[in-house]
Amino acid sequence: MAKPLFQRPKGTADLLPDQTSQWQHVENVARLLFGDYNFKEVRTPIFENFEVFSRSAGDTSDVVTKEMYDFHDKGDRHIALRPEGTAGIVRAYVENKLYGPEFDKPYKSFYIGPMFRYERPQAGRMRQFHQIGVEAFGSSSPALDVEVIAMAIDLFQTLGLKNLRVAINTLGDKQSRDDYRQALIDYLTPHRAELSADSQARLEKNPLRVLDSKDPRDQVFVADAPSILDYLSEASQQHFQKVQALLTALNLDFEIDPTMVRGLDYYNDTIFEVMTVDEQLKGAATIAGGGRYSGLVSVFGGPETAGVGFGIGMERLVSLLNAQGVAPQVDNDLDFYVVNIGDETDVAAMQIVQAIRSFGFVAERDYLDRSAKAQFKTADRHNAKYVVTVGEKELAAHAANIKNMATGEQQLVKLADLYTDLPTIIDAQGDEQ
RNA sequence: GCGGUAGUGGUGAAGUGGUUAACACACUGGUUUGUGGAUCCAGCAUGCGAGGGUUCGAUCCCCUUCUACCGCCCCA
Repeated sequence: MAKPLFQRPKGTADLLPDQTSQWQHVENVARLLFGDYNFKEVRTPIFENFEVFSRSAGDTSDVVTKEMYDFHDKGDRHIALRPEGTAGIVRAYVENKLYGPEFDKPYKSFYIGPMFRYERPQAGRMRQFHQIGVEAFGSSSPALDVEVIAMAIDLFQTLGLKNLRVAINTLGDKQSRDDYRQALIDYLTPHRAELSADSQARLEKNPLRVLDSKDPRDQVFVADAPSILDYLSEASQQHFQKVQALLTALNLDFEIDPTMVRGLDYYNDTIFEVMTVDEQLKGAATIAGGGRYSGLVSVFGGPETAGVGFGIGMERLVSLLNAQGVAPQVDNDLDFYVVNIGDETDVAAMQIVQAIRSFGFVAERDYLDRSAKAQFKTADRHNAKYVVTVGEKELAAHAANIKNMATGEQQLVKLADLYTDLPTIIDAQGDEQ
């Protein structure tokens, strides 16, 4: 028995037809729906200059410090496979001067494609994974936050998902965040020694992350920690209020989670996540996450420009679709199967399948010189509606047998007629039933 | 990066330190010469993730390694 010479790289997957049909379904629905919201697709490179990601995500973020899939190319350029979609889109936005007056504001874009993070694969987590994401630039209106959130929910509902939880929070503007950060440090520092080792480190680098800790030792303190909501500037507070009012006006259910933090450092003001409450998938419960980022465009050298967006994890979304039993049924059925008997009929069989396909039917034939019985079995296994049989006899008569597999009825049809009138012929056969 | 569990044919799997590695599904062929189901018959792993070692002998014991799954961290 031959062993495979190669296996796929760790944390990658081969998507076979059963899966690709599901993925295509999700992608098609997303493209259609985002189109309704007037978002347009943008495709950026799968790899970028390392700094594109390190600058945007934040030097202390896990994504940059330990999950970057990076390397030096033959020109000694430091390259990284994109770990998320926003940075590349922002880079493209600036590089292509999409902030220019000739473009609509907000500039609304979406993307679909692979992302890469170098980490241990586990449930809902791959080294190469895929995201559907959207980004909108040039407006700080809360209405745009809400439109983006609503669009994500709309997509999930259109796909048939249920039992989703939408959590929102605000990180405030720069001033709010700095104030809160200090308050948090003041609050946690006296308890420093009692925190988990991880959180002690977080306290130094990024105290907000402590809020996100699942360690019971930390959660004791998180429960009574000061809330970001009490440190919001007037503007941030109003923004957040407006977001809530608009969500409510759209009848969208949401809850405020003041301890929610995002993994990338560039967020401010509104952030949100869409999670499943499904117990089985709790290791990968978050299927979408996003929010506002106001400083990013200028980090990339563009004008001060507001941005808002989200990313959806394809793998998680598809597995949730399957878990909830709402993944589309794959149709592998054939319309026609062409059975041919004897070497002489090979050419005719080829011409017949091609003719059938030209009418738009799904048609298959045998390529292995198998017996008529075996060919019929295959036709049956694929639920072929009709079987066209050509043997020596039919060939001599310039004809072929068309058998309706449901009724078992069979009729001899001139090839000339089959080539020109196949749909009429089978319609007529249907009428006779 | 750390921890846990596992790795037998196309699939699901049973199994033992010692002649031919169960069983089932799938697949292929046959069951009177060119027609689908069912039945019945036959075929289908010189090999038990890989590499070492122990042993007279290892799929079963030991070591290493790879991979998968799950958890931590973090996230989509």
